[in-house]
Amino acid sequence: MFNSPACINCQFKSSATKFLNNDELGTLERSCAEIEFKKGDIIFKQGVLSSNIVYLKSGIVKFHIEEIGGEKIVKIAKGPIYLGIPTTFDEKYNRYSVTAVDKASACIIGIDVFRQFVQDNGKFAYEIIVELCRNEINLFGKYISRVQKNARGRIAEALLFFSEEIYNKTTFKLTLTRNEFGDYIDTSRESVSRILSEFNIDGIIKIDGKKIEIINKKQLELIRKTG
DNA sequence: GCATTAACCACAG
DNA sequence: CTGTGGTTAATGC
Repeated sequence: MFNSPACINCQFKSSATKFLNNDELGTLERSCAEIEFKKGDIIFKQGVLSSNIVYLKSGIVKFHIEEIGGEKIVKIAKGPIYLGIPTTFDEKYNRYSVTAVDKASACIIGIDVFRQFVQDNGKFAYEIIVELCRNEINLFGKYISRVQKNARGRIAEALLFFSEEIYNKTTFKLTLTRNEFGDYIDTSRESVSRILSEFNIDGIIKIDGKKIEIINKKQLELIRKTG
């Protein structure tokens, strides 16, 4: 399970890590462990002590929060991406969980080393800030769509997101259950089922179990906009 | 009022 | 875990 990674030769270097010099890469290498995750494995959990930054090299993950109203999926993302910056930098306990939705490979980095890079290496820090800014802007968009779009619009948006930003294909196998899909776009699993089969009947998408093919992208974009 | 939307419940593959 | 039907509550003409 554990590998000693060779950070210098890493194919998945983050835009920040590209600015580390060889000394710093050596430091990173000594503090870093690489771990493989299977679908469904928890990468880190809400409520437990956080002492590492996790860098997802490859794979797809969900960020989720357990609330009184149930489970909410706050974000779905694929590597390469940092997973734990907001919940590790200035928080004692994880404020959210991250779970692998598919096979994933991640490096666990000690917070002290990461913090040292941010303090000592301005270019590294700059890239981290850029990533955090992008995330915040994306969340603004998600928030708007959640409060002002109906369920059909949100499902259309999610399908386009999966196709364009996660799988980069028009046909993809969605590893989320219908229930998780509902948790993600803030609706019930029944509504997800119903709307997906409605899109299927209308010839906008083609469903074969977990496999989804986008047939009429234009129509889906229209529903995303007007829904 | 009437239509639309979506949640909740129940039941069946 | 999913899909579908019935029911109900809220919201907007």
